[in-house]
Parts: sequence; structure tokens; C-alpha cells
Amino acid sequence: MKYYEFSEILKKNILDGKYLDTNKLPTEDSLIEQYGVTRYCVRNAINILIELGEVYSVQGSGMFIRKKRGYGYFNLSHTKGLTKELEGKQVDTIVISVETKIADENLASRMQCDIGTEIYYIVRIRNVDKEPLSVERTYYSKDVIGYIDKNIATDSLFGYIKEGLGLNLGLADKVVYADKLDLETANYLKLDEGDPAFVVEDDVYLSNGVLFNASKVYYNYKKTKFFGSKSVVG
Amino acid sequence: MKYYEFSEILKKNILDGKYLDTNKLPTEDSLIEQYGVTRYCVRNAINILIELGEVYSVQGSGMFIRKKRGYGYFNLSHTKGLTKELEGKQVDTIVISVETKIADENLASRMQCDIGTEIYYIVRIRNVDKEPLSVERTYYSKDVIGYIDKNIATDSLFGYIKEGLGLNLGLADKVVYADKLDLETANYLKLDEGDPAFVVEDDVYLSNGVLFNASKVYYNYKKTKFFGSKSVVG
DNA sequence: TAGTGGTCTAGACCACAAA
DNA sequence: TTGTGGTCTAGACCACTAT
Repeated sequence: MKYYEFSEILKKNILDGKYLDTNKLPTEDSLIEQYGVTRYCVRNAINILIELGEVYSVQGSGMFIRKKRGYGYFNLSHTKGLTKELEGKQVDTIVISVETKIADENLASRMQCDIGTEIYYIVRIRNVDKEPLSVERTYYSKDVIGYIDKNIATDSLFGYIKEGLGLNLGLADKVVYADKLDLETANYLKLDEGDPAFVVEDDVYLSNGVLFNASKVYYNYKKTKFFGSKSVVG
Repeated sequence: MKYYEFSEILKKNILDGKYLDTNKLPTEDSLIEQYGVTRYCVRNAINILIELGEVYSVQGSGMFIRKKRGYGYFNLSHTKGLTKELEGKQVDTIVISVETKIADENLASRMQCDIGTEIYYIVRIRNVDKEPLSVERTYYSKDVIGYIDKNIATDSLFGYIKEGLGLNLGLADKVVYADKLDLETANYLKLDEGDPAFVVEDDVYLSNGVLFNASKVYYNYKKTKFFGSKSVVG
């Protein structure tokens, strides 16, 4: 069994409350025995869970399950959009516009492409339970993605890249900061101009190093907190 | 050689420009040979560098060195304060106040301790090149830390916990979001009330599960961006 | 002292990128 | 096809927690 697969099993067990009595995972040895996997598999699977913030481990003591955060907290490590974090909520994507732009000097620099390259520019709003959560402005390289229309833009294009085009995603570069909302974005979010925004910039590269997606997402600061956790070393 | 130690060597090599010709690390096999380490050591060391955002790897192709970010970008994964990110800058810590509080219901809940427990409350400003970068409000469990005065509070207390008290740090829980500045914090940062703030909340636990440090840091939104990166899986 | 997670060894084979 | 990183095996010993 691949370790990613095993991490999914453990994740499901946790969600199903299988370990509620102790709030701990079984020991590594007993996982090895129960599931007939090797220690390599166990430890890699658990590293995934640690990165996801599901568990933490203490040498000599065990692997502890962390309490789940409520709605409004998003995992900073997730690169595949919010949909997974919002299970049980009604999530709607409203495509405001899909345009084709010709890269000028600025945009070419931003998208790390030649001047004159065609670039898609898409503006979307994410509603959760009918209320706006975020505004996304995304550039896609037309060379990579081919054709986009308003219907395609409603879904995430990541799956399409992989299955449809057979391309592999590589690195996702993330920058986050706070900024003041401009009037247009504020209106989309039903906030006021000058209010704070939590901004997430994402640059996604293919495994061959080509940047194919650069996005800037403005979140409603009243509705979103992001979390992560780390073992403290040293 | 321990893999952490090896990661420090590689980090130094990168900083010294040793791989500038190719912008890649040597292959795993050649690192094994050059340094007389095992593949286990190499791969673990490189995982550290990947988490730090120093390199990324592409299966079949190699391990690539990422371009360094300039000043004003902070690594979200770092749990040990800003000092390391600000080498070359003049960093001053100004301790505004050190108080002892008796935990009421709210504070006891925040610090996960009993009502009536003594808690230190410290307010500090971090200046970089004489200009305020952040305001930190930190609670320390007096049960854990013992005695703090204004001089001690100027330094980071993490080293003291480890070396002085022989305690091991465990988990650091981080929550980030945007918020509006209150008047007092705005004044410290030389910004206006209601301006955005990038807020980082950190809860640091000992390895025995005791929360000993809960902090809330308000960053000047004009001066700080935070970064992280991930390989995109699946 | 017993039990648990962390580090390490010395291999083998698989999957992908680039020529 | 070659070279590269990713996955995997089957162990051994170390370091820490808790009793």
C-alpha cells in the first residue's frame, strides 16, 4: 500500500471517531501489524497527517490527535482551493469576467512569459451560503491551458491540467499579507473601501518550471482565519 | 552526520553561492559520495530545505535552488521569531510593559490553565532600522517560566526554556488573519486606527502538552509579506 | 525499566525528465 | 536510453516519556 493511500485511511479513521477513547493513534508497531504495512509506510503517512495539522507526535509518548477547528479556519498548506475545507456548506462560484489579454511588459514579467503572449484573466467570487467569502483574480497562461470559457472557469482548472492535458503540477508559491480593499473588491465582498483584506497570492508552476497560473485572492477579513502548525525544533 | 547538521551545510553552500553555475544542487548520489553520508541523510536534509523554501525538487530532473526573496518577506514556517530573517538589519526590541495577571475565566481558558494561576503579560515593539515593524502581546505561564523582568523580556525566551529549564518545546500552533488596528496598536506602529493589520497568533506548547506561551503579533501591513510554498500533489 | 517515536543502514526497484 | 528523484524493504540502534 502506498503511504498516501494509508494516510487517507488514517484520516478517515480519525474523522470516524475511531480513536476517540484515547485521542491517540495506535503505536507505529501496532499500525504495522494491523494493516500489514511497513514502518516506512506508516511514518510517511503520519508525516502527511502532521503537515495537515491532524496529529502531532511526541517522541517516547505517542501520536496525538488534534482537536478539529471550526468553520472559518482554513489550512494555509492547502493548495487546491477551498472546496475541500467547506464540505457541508453551499459553495457557489460566480464568474464575473473572462478576458483575453496580450501581455505587456508588466504582465509578461508577472507571468514570466514573452511580451505579446496571450493570457486569460478571470475574476470570480466565491459565495459560501450565499454570502461572499472571497474575490479571486487569476491569470492563466493560454499557451498551457488552451481554451477557457465561462463554464469551464466555474470549476477548478487543476484537475483539467492533470487529467485533460497530462501535465504535472510542480511548485505552488504562496505569499500572504494584509492590505486595504479597493472600492470594486469591497463591493464584491459587501465591505467598505479601505477595510482590511487578507490577501493570498499564489503562483503555480508545472513540473517543467513553467508558470501557468498566478492568482490574487482577497478574503473577507471577518470570515477567515488561516492556520498551520509546526513542531518546534532545536 | 545527523541530517539536520547536513541541511545546515547545504544551506551554507547555497548562501555562499557554491551552486550558482547550475542553480541546482548536486544529485543525491553525488552528495552521498562527496560527503560520505547515506541517502537517508541526504533526503531528510533536503526535505528541511524544501520546507524552508530554499530548494524544490523535480522527479527525474533534479533539485533546484529557489531565488531568494528580498527584505519584507518572512517565512511563515519559522517559529523562532524574526531575528534570523532580519540579519543585517538593526533590530531593537522595546519592552513596553511586563505585568503579572491572575487568570480569570477568560484568561484561564486562553492559557488552558486553572483560574487563579499567575500569568505574565508582556507588550513589546520590534523596531527594524528604528521604525516599528510589529507589536507583540504575549502571555507566559509563570508556572513554567518562573521569573521574568524587563531585561529578560528583551530577548527571546525560547532558548531559556530549553537550556535554562531543560524543557522541550513541542507544538507551535499558528493562526493568521487580517484585522483592523485599534488606536493603541496603531500608535505604536505609526499607523492610523482602523488601518489593516496582519495578525499572527502563536500558541506554543511544551512536549508534555502544557501551553506556556500564547502571543498575538500585529505587523505593519505595509512592511510585511509572508511566504510559503508547497509541492502540489495529486 | 518498558514502551514509544526518532535516526540510521544498505540496499532494491519504480516513475519521470530530458536527450 | 540514461540519469534523476520517489518509493519501498527489513532490519538495527538511539532518545525520550512515563512508571
